[in-house]
Amino acid sequence: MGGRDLSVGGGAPLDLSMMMKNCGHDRPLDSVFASAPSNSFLGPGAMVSFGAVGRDKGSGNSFYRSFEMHENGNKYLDDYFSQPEKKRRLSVDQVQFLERNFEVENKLEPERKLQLANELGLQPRQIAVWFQNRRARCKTKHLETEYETLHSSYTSLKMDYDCLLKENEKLKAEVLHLTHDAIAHDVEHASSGESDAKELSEAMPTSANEEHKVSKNEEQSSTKSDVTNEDSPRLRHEVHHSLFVESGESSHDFDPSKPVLSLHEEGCLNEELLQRAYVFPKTEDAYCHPHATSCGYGFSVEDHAFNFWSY
DNA sequence: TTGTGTTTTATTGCCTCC
DNA sequence: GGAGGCAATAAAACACAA
Repeated sequence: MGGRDLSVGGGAPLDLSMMMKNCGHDRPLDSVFASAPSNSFLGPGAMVSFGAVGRDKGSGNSFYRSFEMHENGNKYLDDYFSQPEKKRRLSVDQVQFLERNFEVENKLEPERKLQLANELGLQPRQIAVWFQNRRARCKTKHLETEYETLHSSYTSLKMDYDCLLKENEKLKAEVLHLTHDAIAHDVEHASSGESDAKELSEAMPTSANEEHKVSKNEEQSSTKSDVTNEDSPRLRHEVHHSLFVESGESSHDFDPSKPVLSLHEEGCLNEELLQRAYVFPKTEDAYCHPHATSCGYGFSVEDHAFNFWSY
């Protein structure tokens, strides 16, 4: 034991069970202890420590003083004090009393400590230790509750997250399916004749400075040109782009740097036409979305519905 | 009865505050 | 430097299943 430990000892350890048998008591000195203090808290289980008085020198304990006054010289007392330290639990009453005090204030002023020690017939050090351990238990309990709260919160968020994940996958699949349908539909139309391509070509601007002109055209007949409806290659490209490029996801079967392959490879539309298609300006008529951006076509980057997460 | 896990009491060492 | 708090730990007491 260290510097604080001023336990009484030095003698040869005694066999308590032997003492019990000799004394006729379950606990050799309990009967003596129980009658010693003047308070009602010292039950048979009251713990008496013979060490750990280093911090409470001179703080005195009525029980001990009383005990020493009346029983000093007793053989059993000498034997009991010379045995190695033995832990004994506090009685239920003592613990309840301490609990009530702990609820009032979980810290212990020296005066209060002495008062409690006197009332319970314990050493002030024992009171201090009890409060210290009680604070530790309290802290552990608090941490456990905090953990449970955080854990349930996490579980709830995780469930929401999983639901959104599924929803996201579902929507992605749906968009992909619709995009493929649209491409197929476009191929069909493109192969039906050059007249359509011509018409398309006329409807499309060749550069950004033609925006105004096109916008005008669109104002006049926004429904006439099929490049302004949802079947347009450009729209499909942008949808695809917004799906696979803006999300940071690699496009496995679609290269955004190239035009729509099926149209291009089949030669149904000339390259110029396709190139023009990519500089085709957005118009509100065509895409009608308050969040339309230069690259989003209604699918704002901030729009979580289309801002696909990469996991 | 015994082995094992949990709770309670107590100690030790370090740290902070006055 | 002493007092007191705290974390880590030891060890006794206790609970309980096999």
